[in-house]
Amino acid sequence: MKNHDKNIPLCECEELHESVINKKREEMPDVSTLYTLADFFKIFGDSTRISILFALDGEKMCVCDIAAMLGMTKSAVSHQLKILRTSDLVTYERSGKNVFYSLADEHVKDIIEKALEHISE
Amino acid sequence: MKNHDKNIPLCECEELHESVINKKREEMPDVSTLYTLADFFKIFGDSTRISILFALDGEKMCVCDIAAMLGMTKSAVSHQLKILRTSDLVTYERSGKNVFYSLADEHVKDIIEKALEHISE
DNA sequence: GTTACAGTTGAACGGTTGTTCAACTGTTTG
DNA sequence: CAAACAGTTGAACAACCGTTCAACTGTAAC
Repeated sequence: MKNHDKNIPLCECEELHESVINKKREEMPDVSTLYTLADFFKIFGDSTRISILFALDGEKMCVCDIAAMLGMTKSAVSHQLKILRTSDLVTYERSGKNVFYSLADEHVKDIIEKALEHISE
Repeated sequence: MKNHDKNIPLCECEELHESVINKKREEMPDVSTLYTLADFFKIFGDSTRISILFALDGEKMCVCDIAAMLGMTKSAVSHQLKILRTSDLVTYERSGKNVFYSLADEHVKDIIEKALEHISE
């Protein structure tokens, strides 16, 4: 939680603004939704995790292959995979000594596609 | 930039994995795109900024109204607005003593909509 | 059992980031 | 001009986060 509901003085604009605030207050998603939303985007806000998601697009990969491909240690990759696992963005299955990860949700690709559209303008 | 291209030993799996790595290497977006993408998502990864974007959806608002609505100081809001401005997600126009902010891009709503769909499952 | 490799985990370190505070600019009003 | 309010800005602080390191588990092969 953040510092909402402190002693913030209302601004002394005309009454018009007051009504805009009240209208918006009703339309806004509730606070917990906003936090969930921010937490969701936070996961994509790291180049390592984005890279992993691209790597897993349409292809199962084991940890050491992902690490080799990104030029990172297995440990660093594993830490990030844990975050992606906890967020239900990837699933895994063990096969011998290897653990193969894959995308859990095709939904995720849509979001990244939209963002790619946006930044290439 | 992160710690790519260090001395990460290739894993000693069968040749199969090696070819997967090479295939993926070609399909992946280039590194700078991945960073731009991550930076873009980073902006949405904060509940204050997400709240501001919702507040500005379909409505111009001045800084002190946004602050009052969120229960935050004008300074904190202004700092976040600067980030949104720099990322071209919002525009502003001065009107007397007030500065009214509005969404710069309808594209952004699509992305948030997609994310909302995802988290409500 | 032991060796070797894949993967995980927790602590620690350094860098990043959001809010606060105080000082500032810009505009309107008297 | 001065006073009042809207907004901005930079430094400072605390909290957060990603990588590293070392120690660990799990599986396969000898």
